[in-house]
Order: sequence, then C-alpha cells, then structure tokens
Amino acid sequence: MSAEPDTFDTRTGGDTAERVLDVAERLAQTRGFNAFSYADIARELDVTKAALHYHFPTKAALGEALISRYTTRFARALEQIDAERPDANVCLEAFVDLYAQVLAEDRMCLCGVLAADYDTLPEAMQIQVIRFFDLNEAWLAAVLERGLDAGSVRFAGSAKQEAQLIVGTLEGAMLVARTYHDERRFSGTAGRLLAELRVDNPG
Amino acid sequence: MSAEPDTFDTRTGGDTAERVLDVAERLAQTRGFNAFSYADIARELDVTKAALHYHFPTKAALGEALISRYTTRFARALEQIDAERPDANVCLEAFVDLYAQVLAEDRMCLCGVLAADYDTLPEAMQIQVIRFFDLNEAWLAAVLERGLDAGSVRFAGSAKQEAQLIVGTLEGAMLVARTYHDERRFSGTAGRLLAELRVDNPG
DNA sequence: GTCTATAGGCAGATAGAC
DNA sequence: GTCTATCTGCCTATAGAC
Repeated sequence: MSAEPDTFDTRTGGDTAERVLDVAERLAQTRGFNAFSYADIARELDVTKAALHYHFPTKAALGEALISRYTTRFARALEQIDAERPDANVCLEAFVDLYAQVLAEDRMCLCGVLAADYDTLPEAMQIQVIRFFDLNEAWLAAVLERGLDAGSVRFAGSAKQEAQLIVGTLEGAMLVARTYHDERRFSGTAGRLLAELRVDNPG
Repeated sequence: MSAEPDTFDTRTGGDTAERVLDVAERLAQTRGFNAFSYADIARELDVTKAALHYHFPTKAALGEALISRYTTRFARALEQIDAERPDANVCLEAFVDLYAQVLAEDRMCLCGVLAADYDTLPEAMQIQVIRFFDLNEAWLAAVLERGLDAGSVRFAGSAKQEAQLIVGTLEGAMLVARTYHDERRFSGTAGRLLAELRVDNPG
C-alpha cells in the first residue's frame, strides 16, 4: 500500500540499461524512432556506442524494450486508477491526465509517434504498438460499460467504438498540440470529450 | 466551370519535378520524412540521385515543395467545397471526406505525419506544417460559424476551439486507423464527430 | 560492462562530362 | 536535365582488449 500517485512516471535513475531506455524513450517520443541513433544516446550518457550494444544488441531490440517498458508502466497506472476510483467519470479524467502528463514533458505518446513510423518498424515492434492501443481501448471500454450501467456516462455507439474514439482523439490532440507548443489545444479537446461523456453535463 | 470533383487528388503524371514530388509525397506519408531517401525516389523513377538534386538541391527544399504543393491542393479542394455547398453539415462531411480519401490510399495526412517528425524538421518546414493546420482550422471555424447562425450545427465552446478539436480528432483517428489497417476506425470516429455537430441529430 | 578500433553500408550532397 | 564518379559523414553492428 504505497503512496504511489496515479502518474505515468518515466524516470528511474537505476542501472545502465534503464538509463539507456530513459534517454532512448525521450528521443523516440520527441524525434521518432528513425531520427535518433546509438550515438545520440551514447553522447548523453557519456558512454560509447559499443556499451549500448552490450545492453541492446540491435536497435530493434532497443525498440522492443522501449515499448515493453512503456506499456507495462501504463498498464500499472491503469490498475492504480481502477483500484482507487469507483466512478467512471473520475476514471476517464485520470486516463486523460495520463496523456496530459506525457505532453507536459513536451513529449508525444511513445506509441502514437511509433504509429507514424509504423511502416518502417520491425514486426515485433508493430505488434507491440497495436497491443498498447488494445490495452488502452479494453480498459476504456470496461470503464465506459461500468459508467453506462451506473448511469453516470452516456455515448451513442458501443463502448468499444467509443473507446477507439477516445484514444484516437487524445493521440491526435497531442500530436497537433505539440507542434503548436500549446498544451491548451490538448486540454481543450480532452475537456470537451469528457464533458460530452458525462451524464450530469453542466455545459 | 470544370467537372472537377471535390477530391484532394494527388496524381499528376507531369514533368520530372512533379513525378519526384509524387513519389516523395507517398514515401513521406507512409514512412515519415526521415525514413525515405533520395535513393528510394531515384530507384522508383529509374533516375540517378544526382538528377533529383538538380530539381531539389537539398532534402529540406524537397520537403518544403512537398508541403507547399500539398497545402495548395488542399486549399483548392476547400474552395471547391465552399463554392458548391451552402449547408454547413454538408461542408463538414466533405471536409471529413478529404481526410478519408488520404487514408483510403493507405496514407497518413502529410502534415499529420510531419507533426510526429516536427522536432527534426528544418524551420521552414515547421512553419509550413503549422500553416496547414491553421488553414484547416480557419476554414472549419468559418463553416461552423455559418452553421451556428443557420441553426444547423451546434457545439459547446468557440468555433475556433471546435475547429481545433475536429482537426486533432481526424488526425488522431487516421494515425491509429492506419496501424490497424482498418478504415472503419476512422469512419466510425468521424461519423460520431459529425453526428454530434448536427442539430437535426437522428442518434 | 565498458573500452578502442573498425567494418560495411547508406545518407545527403557536389563536380564535371554529355 | 541527366549522367558517372566521388566525397564526407553518420549509421548499425562486431571483434577483441581490459
């Protein structure tokens, strides 16, 4: 029963492999998977490229480790939300906040940016990207169903379809907000999205 | 008074420079700006890299020409819609259809994918990406205002904010739909978006 | 686990002939 | 306008010493 907050924190400060992942993750999120190199990471960590290859033999392996860690952390954050918040609307707000935290660090969602690089990724990474979105949508669909039963949430189609809409909207809002360096573009869209889902709609 | 349809057509079949842009555009939209090379284009067109450098001295120049042509064509398609359709809802449907056409060719919106590469782009390209989104949002905001006055469209915040929401949502829906190779992910989200804007809402 | 050194390839770009 | 030939630099990746 830790005091762990519902953040989707990315920092570790652990061993070398973790520190490599930390730097690679930030570079991938801000530049895309094809626009950073082992040399970039090595320079930041003040080690040689060869040292990186010891931990991650190929860039594909590094990429897989990147998505794997990202998804695991994200899943943990979702479990945390589930464990603490009964209300569907509060869960949805917490979900949006997970995305907002990524943007607040001036990053794009890792899997969102990898979706743009999708056709160039090794197959194992492609599968992992899909799995991240599947996880998002499955969790959202469950929350939406619960909110529907409780009468606190409303939407037109199926919960699955609504979950897809939410993920797509948040990814797109992040993508565009980042180019404008304007978080309000994200929070504005996210706020409207949540407001339309709430039954007790004050708008 | 041509029979030109409201498509956002991309093919030309013209001179070499245009054919270079055609190939580069498709590669950029499917792979991202950093994941294609002069060699890729040269191979497809069966010319040498040097020939490409004659038309576009640097990759930055090629990128600028790419966005410039894309935006010009998009603007023309929007004017075409304006000229033919008085109703705001029909305009919005036509707008969504412009995006849908890009996805139907299994491509991402050029500026959407460049938004993911944003931090790595030359400044001139960054400015052009923003201008594309500005154009989208200005046109949408005008249509939304018109629909609001006519009572055919409704939305909560300002027209500008709603326009931002639409662009972000469509870009995100495209991005995710492409990874699943499932157009319905786009059309589902776009359909719900349009339905919520319509006053005469049958849902 | 980290280093030096290097391989082999591809990137963007240029010179100069035709 | 397009070619051949070439440059420089960076990329991923490996061998082998410490």
